[in-house]
Amino acid sequence: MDVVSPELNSLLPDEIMDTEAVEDIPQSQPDGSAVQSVPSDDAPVPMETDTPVASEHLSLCSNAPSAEHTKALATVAALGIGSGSQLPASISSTLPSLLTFKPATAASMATTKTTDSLSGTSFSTGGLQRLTAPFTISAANHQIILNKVASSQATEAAKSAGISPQIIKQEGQKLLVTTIGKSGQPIVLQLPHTGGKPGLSQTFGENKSQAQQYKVVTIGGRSELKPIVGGAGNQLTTLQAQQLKTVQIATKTPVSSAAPIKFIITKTVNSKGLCPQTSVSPVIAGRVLTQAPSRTITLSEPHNSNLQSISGKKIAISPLKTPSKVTVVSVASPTSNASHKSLTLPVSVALGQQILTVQQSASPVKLTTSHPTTQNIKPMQSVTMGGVGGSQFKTIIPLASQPNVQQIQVPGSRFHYVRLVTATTASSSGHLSVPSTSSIQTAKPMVVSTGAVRMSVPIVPAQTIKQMVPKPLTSAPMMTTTQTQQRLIMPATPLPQIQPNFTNLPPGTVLTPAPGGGNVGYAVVPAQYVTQLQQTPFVTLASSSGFPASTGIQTQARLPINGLSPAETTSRPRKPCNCTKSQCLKLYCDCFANGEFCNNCNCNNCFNNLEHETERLKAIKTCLDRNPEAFKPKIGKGKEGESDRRHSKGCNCKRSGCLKNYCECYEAKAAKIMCSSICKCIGCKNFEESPERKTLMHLADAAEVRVLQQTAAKTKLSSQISDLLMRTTPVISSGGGRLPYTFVTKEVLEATCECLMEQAKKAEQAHQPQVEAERMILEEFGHCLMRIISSAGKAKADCASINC
DNA sequence: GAGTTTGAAACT
DNA sequence: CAGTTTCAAACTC
Repeated sequence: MDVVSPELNSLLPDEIMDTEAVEDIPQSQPDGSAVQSVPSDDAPVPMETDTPVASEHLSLCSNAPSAEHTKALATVAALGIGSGSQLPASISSTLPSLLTFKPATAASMATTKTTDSLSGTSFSTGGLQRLTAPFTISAANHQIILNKVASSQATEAAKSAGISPQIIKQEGQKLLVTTIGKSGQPIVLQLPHTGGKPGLSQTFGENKSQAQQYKVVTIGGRSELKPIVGGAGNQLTTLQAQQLKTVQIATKTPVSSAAPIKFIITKTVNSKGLCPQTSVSPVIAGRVLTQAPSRTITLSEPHNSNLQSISGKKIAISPLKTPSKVTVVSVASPTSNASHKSLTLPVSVALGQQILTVQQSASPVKLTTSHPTTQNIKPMQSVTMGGVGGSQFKTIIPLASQPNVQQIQVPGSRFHYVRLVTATTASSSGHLSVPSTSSIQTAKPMVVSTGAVRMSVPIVPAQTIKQMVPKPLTSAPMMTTTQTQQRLIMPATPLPQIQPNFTNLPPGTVLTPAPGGGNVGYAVVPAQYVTQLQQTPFVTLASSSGFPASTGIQTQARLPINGLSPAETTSRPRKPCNCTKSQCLKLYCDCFANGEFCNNCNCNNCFNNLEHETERLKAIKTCLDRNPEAFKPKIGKGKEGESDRRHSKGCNCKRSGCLKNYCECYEAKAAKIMCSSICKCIGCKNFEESPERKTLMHLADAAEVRVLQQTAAKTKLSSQISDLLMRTTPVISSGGGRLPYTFVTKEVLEATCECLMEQAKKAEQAHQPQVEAERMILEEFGHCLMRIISSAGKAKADCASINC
């Protein structure tokens, strides 16, 4: 994985080509539906031709993950989708931080139009205009080169929409699209416009004058995908949730320096290539669509007049074992806004079957989403949003077989944001060619964020998730298009009861009518919960009676997904809580603190569920009132010269020496970061030069090494045993004779031991020295072996003669 | 598994 | 903001 410095990026043309990431990617197979297990040339698998096992080795060889396969796999994971010849338009999106729920977002739900050419892509920009931006897809190198948006067309489209045209600045956005996967699976990146006409929507957002710069990280396609959506041949693919992993690193969190400075030797760890002076992070955003080779990629690039400026920044990518090469290019932005000093840089990188999303996030980044209803666009998207400060390991959960959920990832947030999208009912291409004007009217956006708000923009498919259908509000929270029948969970108008919480809405993110919500019309639902709803067929959503299934929902929420559900397992195997007195509505409860419903927990009198959404909301509000940062990640980036990660508040340990899990800094979930100057701990030993810490780390490393070695040994042993069995069994069954070692039966062993013991006795009786005794025993052992081998050979010969 | 220790969260 | 209490996780036996 390479990191391209901002300096280099500044030299790159607008059409950035990432050749490195794709140089070793084979051409896509025409039939991408099947798993292309291409044996790697550089990794030949030895074949044993003398045994029938050979064929099996062949099979194994064919199944061995090649680099390309791995990349494709990872790509799929990253996209949460799959593509193939019959999977024309999978969608996954990593809409990082650009996806800011600005007021403009309210009008940014775009209908994306696709064509059937590799160039001339139709843009639906922020629902305000549809731009046709020329871009080319290089099938040879698996790259998509995006040209600047045709401003004239954009203007026209905007005018036709009755909206003031907004032209994307040339320098404001740079897009790099690279496929890791096969060339036949181009990627479409959608650059949402976070800007918008101020008067068109509510003004929740800020930083309107900021420009954004988009960088797109290579995302490949994969052929090993299961179709999910049958409409118009579009098929989503299931992703192996367990293999998804998103990592956010180098998050910068404002840290108070008011605490007394402790003279703790803390070694600065800044190996992530972050430029200290760089206070503005590039934002990578994009909706990635994988499509069939011959299909046109539709780029929906929401127009953003408020693009946040992003200065060049190196993207630090976790050095995970990555079989695939991924190049991350950061683009320096000439239009960077100096005032905007935060940086969010989420990158989804495909690593084998893992998705590594590297995010650098700092300050809140507005997010605008557009909602493409293109035929070729899969309704399921994984969205990564850069945003609120704080680093957090996040996982993009593939919503297996659920095409109508878009996942949004918000850097800095530990919560999953899920957008529910309508299952495309009218999936024919003709219907999907919705004029921009129409798209603006129909695909109405939702403004869900204010300031540092991180909020998903859930669109609920009417037919699929009845429970999620919001109660109609006066200001038309429900938007129905003739094509998709989208319904918005979030009302366009603020909900007095909960709207203030949006800015720090912790737990979950999908607002859904609360069954027991009383006057609170919406419930904050953990994204994984929604995912669970989606994934559980037994949740009958066909009912049109509103929310009869509240009990059912809760039942589902109680299902043992903790560590069992693929998505859940992938994202975060959380331990069940054991709360007894807090009702799981205080931050004592890890589930609550992490914005999750209790699920399969051992808690008593739990209110952290949908049935008690009113209380839950109230508790959330209380927590936020007490501490607006309550639900934000605690691990953020330290100040310059300090460690990349540190606890936002610092610990207060007194007796543990900060070397036990009591310490939030040291605690495992805090990745064992060191204490920093803001900690108030006493007797801290959790600093770089601490011998105790080193010892612990060494022990931990040693333990890890031992585990790895044991695992490897076991694997090897198992392999050898199975190999022996494979070798032996056929021989025996064939009657051709038994290999010598097969004659070492228990009886033979006992006899051998007796012989050795006898020899030892002889030596002892003869008063031979120990050395001589050992020699005699070994000699006898050699004789025993010879006899065994001889017997085996004789038996084999006899058997062979009999067979003859 | 029960009891103890610990430190964050909550409370005053 | 500081001191105290509550709480649940971490830890020990």
